[in-house]
Amino acid sequence: MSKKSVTETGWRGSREGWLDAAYDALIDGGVEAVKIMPLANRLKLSRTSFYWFFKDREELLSALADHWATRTTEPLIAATKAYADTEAEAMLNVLTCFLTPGAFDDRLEFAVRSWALQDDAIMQRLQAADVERLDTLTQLLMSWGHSREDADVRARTIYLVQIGYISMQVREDTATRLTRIPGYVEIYTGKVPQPHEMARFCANIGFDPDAAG
Amino acid sequence: MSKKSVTETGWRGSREGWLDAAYDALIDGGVEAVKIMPLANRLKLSRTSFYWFFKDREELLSALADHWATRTTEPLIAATKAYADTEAEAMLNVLTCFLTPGAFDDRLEFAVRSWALQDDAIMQRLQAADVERLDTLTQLLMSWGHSREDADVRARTIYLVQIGYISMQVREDTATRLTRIPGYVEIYTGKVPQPHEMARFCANIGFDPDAAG
DNA sequence: GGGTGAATGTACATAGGTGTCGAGTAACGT
DNA sequence: ACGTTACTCGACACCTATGTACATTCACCC
Repeated sequence: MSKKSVTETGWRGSREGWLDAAYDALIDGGVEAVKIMPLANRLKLSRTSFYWFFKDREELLSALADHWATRTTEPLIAATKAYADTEAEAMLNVLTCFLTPGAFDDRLEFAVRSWALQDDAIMQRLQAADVERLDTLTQLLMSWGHSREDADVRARTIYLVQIGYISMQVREDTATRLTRIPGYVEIYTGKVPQPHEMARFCANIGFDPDAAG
Repeated sequence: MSKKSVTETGWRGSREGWLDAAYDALIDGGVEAVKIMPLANRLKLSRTSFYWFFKDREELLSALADHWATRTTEPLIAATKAYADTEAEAMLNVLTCFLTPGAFDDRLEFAVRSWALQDDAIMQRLQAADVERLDTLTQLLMSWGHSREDADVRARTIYLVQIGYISMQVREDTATRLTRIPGYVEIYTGKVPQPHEMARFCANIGFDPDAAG
């Protein structure tokens, strides 16, 4: 998504092309913006060409929903399984996933949450994803010695803060957001991240604290 | 909203009636569900009657947006100003607002957040509301002795958890949710709520812990 | 019980969306 | 260069929505 299709053919349209355009429409206008006619205009293609690549609009939406899973739940699960020496570092791994553009796709996540309001099938998938993500976080915390109850409340806090953040649709710059990270880590885990842990975190998200103000 | 209009006339339709129906449609289908034709069907009224009460669909949507402010931001601000003996109690006042059906209207809040995706004017109002709400919470925490920075991170955590909760669109029963409250209060404020404070909290939200399992 | 205005309904004009069919055209392999 | 396949497009049929103009009817007050 949002990159050119790998197999360059001489044809103007492609499944990928329509999917890309649909993705763009979805993240900045919601499902209702994913309409074949407007997409065709944007692509400078006849709208009926669409039907060569997709059976109907439903199939396009379903492809978008699949894409959503790979761009949100999957990276998060991966982040909880990443190597860490300390609990603070483990938590920073999770935050890295949320903060790195290209890892957890937050705009897509929000668009899908809104979509769920009008579509029961999406709602089902969404709630399953919420359970799965919360479980993984709870497991992570328990593996660092938290009791089941404590891990549960903390996992919820971490996850809900992130979902809340996404729902606020704020686009803060990395530097601003970074200043709050140590505070969050402490609230989430009860442990303060060490300077060298923060340094690695900054490196991971591709941020140079010396370069910025 | 969602209650009969006070001034009962002999007429079938009314501004209130259309507004109620629009509200229902909004909270369970998003803005896109707020369409005059479907509302008319639901009300068993000719769709053109609508135009006697409202200039056009825009005016209806604008009325819904106004309603949103009074059903969300206003109760929250009020809750932060309620009397409290301790910080834990002050926090419970805020949580009461979020938990009491009829105080902070969370389904409406979510619908409006989704709406903002397709409408810049709504986005503006929403972000202004976010700032106002976060400010109030920060002030509350500072009045209980937290530093500006600490109050800021904590206010965000409280608010974001709530927005996240709303965005998850979970409908947990009160008992389940209640078990997590002391944990949240501790994470938010660093202080554990006393039994008598929890007792008052339960009373305020109209929950009898002895009656439930 | 009849007039008046508030509320409702019918008919029309317009706009934008979906999906199908069949004819046309560009790209590619041989 | 030529046929085949992959793709594109225009025309058609249909649906759902909005909003206007005008006729009608109902509720209420005297």
